[in-house]
Amino acid sequence: MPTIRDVAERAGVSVTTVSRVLNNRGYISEATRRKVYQAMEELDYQPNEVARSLFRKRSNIIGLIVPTVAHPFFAELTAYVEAYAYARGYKVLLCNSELDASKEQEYIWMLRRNQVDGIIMASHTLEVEEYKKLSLPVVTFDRFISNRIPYVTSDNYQGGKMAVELLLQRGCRKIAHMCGSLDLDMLANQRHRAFMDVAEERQVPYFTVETDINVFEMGKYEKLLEDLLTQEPEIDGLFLNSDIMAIAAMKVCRKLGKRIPEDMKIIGYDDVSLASLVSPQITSVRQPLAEMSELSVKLIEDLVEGRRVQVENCLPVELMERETT
Amino acid sequence: MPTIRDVAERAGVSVTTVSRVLNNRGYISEATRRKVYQAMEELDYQPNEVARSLFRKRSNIIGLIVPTVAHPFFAELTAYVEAYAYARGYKVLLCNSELDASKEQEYIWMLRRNQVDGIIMASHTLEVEEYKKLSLPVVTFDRFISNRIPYVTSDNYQGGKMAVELLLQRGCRKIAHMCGSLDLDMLANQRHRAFMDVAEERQVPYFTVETDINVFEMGKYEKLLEDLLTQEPEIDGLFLNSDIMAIAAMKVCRKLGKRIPEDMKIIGYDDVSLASLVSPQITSVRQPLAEMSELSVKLIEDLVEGRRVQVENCLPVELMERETT
DNA sequence: CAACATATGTCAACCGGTTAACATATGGGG
DNA sequence: CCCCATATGTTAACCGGTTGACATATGTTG
Repeated sequence: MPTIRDVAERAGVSVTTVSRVLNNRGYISEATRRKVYQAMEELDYQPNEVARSLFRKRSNIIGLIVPTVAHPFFAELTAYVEAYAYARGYKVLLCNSELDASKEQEYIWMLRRNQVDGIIMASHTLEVEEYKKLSLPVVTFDRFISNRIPYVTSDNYQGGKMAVELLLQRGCRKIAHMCGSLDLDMLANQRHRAFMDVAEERQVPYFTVETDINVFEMGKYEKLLEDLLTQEPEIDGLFLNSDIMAIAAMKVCRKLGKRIPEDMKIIGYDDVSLASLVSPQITSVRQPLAEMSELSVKLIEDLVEGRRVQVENCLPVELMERETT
Repeated sequence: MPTIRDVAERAGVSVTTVSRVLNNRGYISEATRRKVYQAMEELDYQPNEVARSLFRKRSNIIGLIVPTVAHPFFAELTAYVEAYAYARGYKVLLCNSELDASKEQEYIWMLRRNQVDGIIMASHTLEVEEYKKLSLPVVTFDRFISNRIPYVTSDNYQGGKMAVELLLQRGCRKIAHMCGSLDLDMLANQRHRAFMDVAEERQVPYFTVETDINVFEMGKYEKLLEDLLTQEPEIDGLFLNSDIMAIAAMKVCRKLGKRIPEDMKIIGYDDVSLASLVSPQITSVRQPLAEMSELSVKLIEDLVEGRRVQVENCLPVELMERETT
């Protein structure tokens, strides 16, 4: 690999001059600039970003921690984050926590050792305290840590509300909500809050199915739902906390001979592309993932630049009614 | 951020000694080791990996270039690559080429500037020549570049053969294959080779639908398939090059009132988790993604370590028969 | 002609580690 | 008592850029 010294020698100028060209600072004549660029070309030179990062104390790398990129929601999130990061000159170091606290912790340490400029946390397996300790810029996704750590979220309460109201409007008399663990104080729990509020207000009997501490296992979802629907065969409306869960629900209904949407209305969450791919297309509450991702990257950048940022960043959701309601 | 000097001072030893502890080299007494570790703990010290990378000329970062991680196949691939990389002490820098040649090229340059140890290329928008020029370790996914660049693939010919044979065995009389552009010399094209070979051998009429240069657009798939099936209503068997395409096919069939599998047999490819999630569950040719990913990481590692590696790494595929055939 | 903008060079320090070379000290084994 | 393994320190160079301080030279302008 050629170094800046090789370039300087080849172009017949000093190292300082090459650095000046590279960084566009100080006075440089067109002629010299051309000579330098030509030398770089000839040597196929590319500046060593590791050396630059060391000096600048800036790596232009963002660490992204997700539970697993194999999950469609996080895959889409990751794709968006990557796109915006790229557009702003950042690179993305991808970390899948696999919902394993120790892996997540190790990843956090690793990211710090590697001097990433900031971390976008979309996996939350650790105690809130652990996140508070972090000394580098962090933006969380859908979780409040402290009012020193900005977070990006969408209007979960409104999303839950719209979902239940749609179910009721479509005539459901007995409904259920399936969600992740409610022990963790995730913002997504507001969906359940809304679900209960509306159900109670309208005096509609309701059930809650809490999955274990964040599992993404299809089999588990199906089992839980099948148990629920056999025990409570009168349930005619399901609100699921993800589209994947909604697909599980559709499968179970098919198995139990319940027609969708005639016998059972189903509404998912996130509106991943999958939701409109399957048949019937899933009614879902859409989170503005693109905007949320863009905002996360922007927040990291603002933090790095030392700009003041808003702690709460809540974007609106949208109900996408399709064929399952 | 504390430095190694701060640690040395606090522990009352020299920088060299701290470095010795950190890297486990030379003689170190237990007492000193403890003192050093304690100082690190107290200072919350973590070695700066950027500085280390600079000196070692090793970043322990692998660049992964995929068309887009939002596509389930690449999302799963990415998840596996990440897991194996993590297990072996590597980090993953994620790059989505979005099938844009210039973005892919820029990413390659970026990865080089950032001194990644190697690149796993699962996106192939550039000319073969461009890849040959790369001076750093590269492993490609499903594409042959030259016999200096190892590649990981699965038995595409066999996969195509099994797919068509299953269709015929299930009684199809007129079949079609939908695939990406056949102009690029992708190894996946062997599936089409096999498709034609078998169809001709058995004298079954067949059709080919080539999508444009690698699009991942659902709408496009549906349009192409709908056109085909309205023009050739007698087609009763479809072999699709991905499970996403298979889902598009199912949608079109539903629209045209063709029952699956009675009126139309469908077989996808990859066996992403989606394939067994939707209803009816998709019959698909399974690529051993986990093994392929593991192998890719291992190959990069071997190349980095200067070990000899095999150029062709072809793993077996498996037919997963489900409900669409 | 003085003053200043433009253009380039030299030199050295710095970013935060790593390492080789060499010095020094201690304690145990033969 | 000598030799050697063990343990630690000192010093300096190095990885590949960046930057500030300062020197120098040329050309332009009022």
